[in-house]
Amino acid sequence: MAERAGVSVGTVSNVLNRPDTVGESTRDRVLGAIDALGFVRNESARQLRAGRSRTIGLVVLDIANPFFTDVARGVEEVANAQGLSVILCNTDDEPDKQAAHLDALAEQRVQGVLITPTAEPSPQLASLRRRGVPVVLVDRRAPDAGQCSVAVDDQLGGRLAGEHLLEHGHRRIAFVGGVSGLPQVQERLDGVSAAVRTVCGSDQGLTVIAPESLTVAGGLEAAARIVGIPAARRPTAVVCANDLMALGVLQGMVRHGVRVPDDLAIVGYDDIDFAAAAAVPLTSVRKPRLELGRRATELLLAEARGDGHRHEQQVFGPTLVVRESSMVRRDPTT
Amino acid sequence: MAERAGVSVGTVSNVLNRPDTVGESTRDRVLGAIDALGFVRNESARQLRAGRSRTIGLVVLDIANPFFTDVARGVEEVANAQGLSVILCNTDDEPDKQAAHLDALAEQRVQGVLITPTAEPSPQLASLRRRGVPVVLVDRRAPDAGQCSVAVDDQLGGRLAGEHLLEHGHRRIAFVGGVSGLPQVQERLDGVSAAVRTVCGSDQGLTVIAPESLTVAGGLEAAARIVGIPAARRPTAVVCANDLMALGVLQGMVRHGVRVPDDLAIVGYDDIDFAAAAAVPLTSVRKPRLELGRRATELLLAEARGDGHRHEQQVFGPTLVVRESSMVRRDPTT
DNA sequence: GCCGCGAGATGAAACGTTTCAGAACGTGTG
DNA sequence: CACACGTTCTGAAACGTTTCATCTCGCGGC
Repeated sequence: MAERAGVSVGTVSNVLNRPDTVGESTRDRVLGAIDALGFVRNESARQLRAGRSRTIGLVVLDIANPFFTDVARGVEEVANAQGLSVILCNTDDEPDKQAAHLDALAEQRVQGVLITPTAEPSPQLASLRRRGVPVVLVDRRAPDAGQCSVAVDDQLGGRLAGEHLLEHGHRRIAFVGGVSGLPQVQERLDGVSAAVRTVCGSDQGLTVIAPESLTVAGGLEAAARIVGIPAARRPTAVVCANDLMALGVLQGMVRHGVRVPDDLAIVGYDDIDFAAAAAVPLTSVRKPRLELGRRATELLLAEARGDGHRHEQQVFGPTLVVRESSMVRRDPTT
Repeated sequence: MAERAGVSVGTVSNVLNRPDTVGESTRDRVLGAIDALGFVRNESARQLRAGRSRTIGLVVLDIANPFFTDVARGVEEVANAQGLSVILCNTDDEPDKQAAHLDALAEQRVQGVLITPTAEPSPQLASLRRRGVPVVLVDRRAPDAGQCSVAVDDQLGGRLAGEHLLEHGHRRIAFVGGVSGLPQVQERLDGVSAAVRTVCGSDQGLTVIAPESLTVAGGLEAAARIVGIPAARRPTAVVCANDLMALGVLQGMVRHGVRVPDDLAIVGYDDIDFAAAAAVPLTSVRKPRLELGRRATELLLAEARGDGHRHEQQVFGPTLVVRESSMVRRDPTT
């Protein structure tokens, strides 16, 4: 940098980082030069010297899913407060994209990575951990005690949804979602299944529908299949593995002239903002989305700081938010 | 890096960047060492040496708005194909957040910035341009020929929405959105207004409602205000400045027992996926969201490359997608 | 045997910061 | 006056890469 302030580079650095250690007149002179020249500190050089960057990576399954954008808000809030930037990476649940993003994050020497991993195990992720980069799993329980995770008790969430429908007299229930083999989805199904078995003795009344993707389109696909079931055996209620699919199912039902909730009750999962905004407001299992992001980031930063950090698997409790889409009482015998 | 391959650092660099210039046996030895040691190239050092990073910044008004996540997908697609990473920044339409993000991007020496700026002019943005960083405006027309922009003809979009409603017999129309003073919003209003004036001679029949924010909550607020208007003067149709608000209005109407589209027709803007998925599918003005992101990135990269780049203000044409929320014909005399 | 040539490898400079040992200087103390 | 001390600033090293001029070596041609 042009030392137009007539001062050494070390002093400039001090002005920027430890202003109190430099004399007042020098400081003013340097600050003056800085904005006369439009000087902007070079972050690459800082990072090189420091050995790590001032960024963290956030890797999500689907940036178009409002659940993840809300998590991202929580993450950004905490990270920005510490002067860190967030690099947001979208994988679309494709292992290749995830691998590419993780490689890029490793090269950038991020302070840590928050990730909702794809179903398949990732060598890149393992290698990150091996080289000591903090990794926190988001919306997914850590398989071992060797790392932090922030999740929601999805089994409980599934059970809440199931019990709610059972209490309202439903005895034929469909669970929508599952193909991708994500643990989150499986646990939700387990919860519903447990509830059904408790009340009915068996889970005969539970149908599982696994559309191609966990999106609105997947929900539409599921709706078509449900409508195809003969009325006598058709479920009277569905639990969806996320709200996107629930909205798809809802839309599909409207198209087919099936009334919601009268002919079919629907319960979603995540309680994204659009769930309440749907024209038939959606009953959904709420997860503390912002809080999930915030807490994950706190754990990540604690681990990055290092001082005696102990891994923590935090589990939040979901709550059921009842809205119109499930507000109907049925006679269990029909 | 540990020269366990018994070779100079320059050679390692060549193996990584110009493999053909190095002897086969040496290359194998180096590659072997690389993965024996788990070597990962340090991006900061690369960037420092190169004088710029391999990233671009994308700065959006509201990450929770699916319109922007779709744009982001388009951006990522093009950027990743060139080996560039995207840093996604959310401003919530707050100038301070935007300023902080732009400062961070400048320090990171991004190759360029894609931005949908807040309403107020930003000194940080001006300074970026002054120091030669390419900036492309997204979803907003450049005020002068000095920079690239990728936008949609919002005046036309507004007119399409207005004409559609007028053709269906609506004569009292409300426009929802506006407080933030965003040019995009203003142009949409202008379009609606022009259509109304053409048909009715004046825009007396047009009411403007400006909620606090351009979100679902803002739509709910607008709905409450509309319902408060005495039935004789109440609009029979609304055009919303974006789909988020349209969904809010829809939800508010359902709550108040107002039928859509029978009592109130609704037209949204952006045509986000949720618009079609709403239980009363939303008529909306479609913008080519992915294409907007892609094209903006192409322009940015062309400018960054430099070779005789000429600034370009690209304008896409919007199209009206008619769905149920406006499918009703009214007698203009009532 | 000498020269030139090309392929392949080397070594050092440069990028812009931070850090730290120490220089310079003024001031108070014995 | 000599000395210690504190404050303020300097200078140089170090971070890990890329780049480029240069060196080495083997080989073919004369």
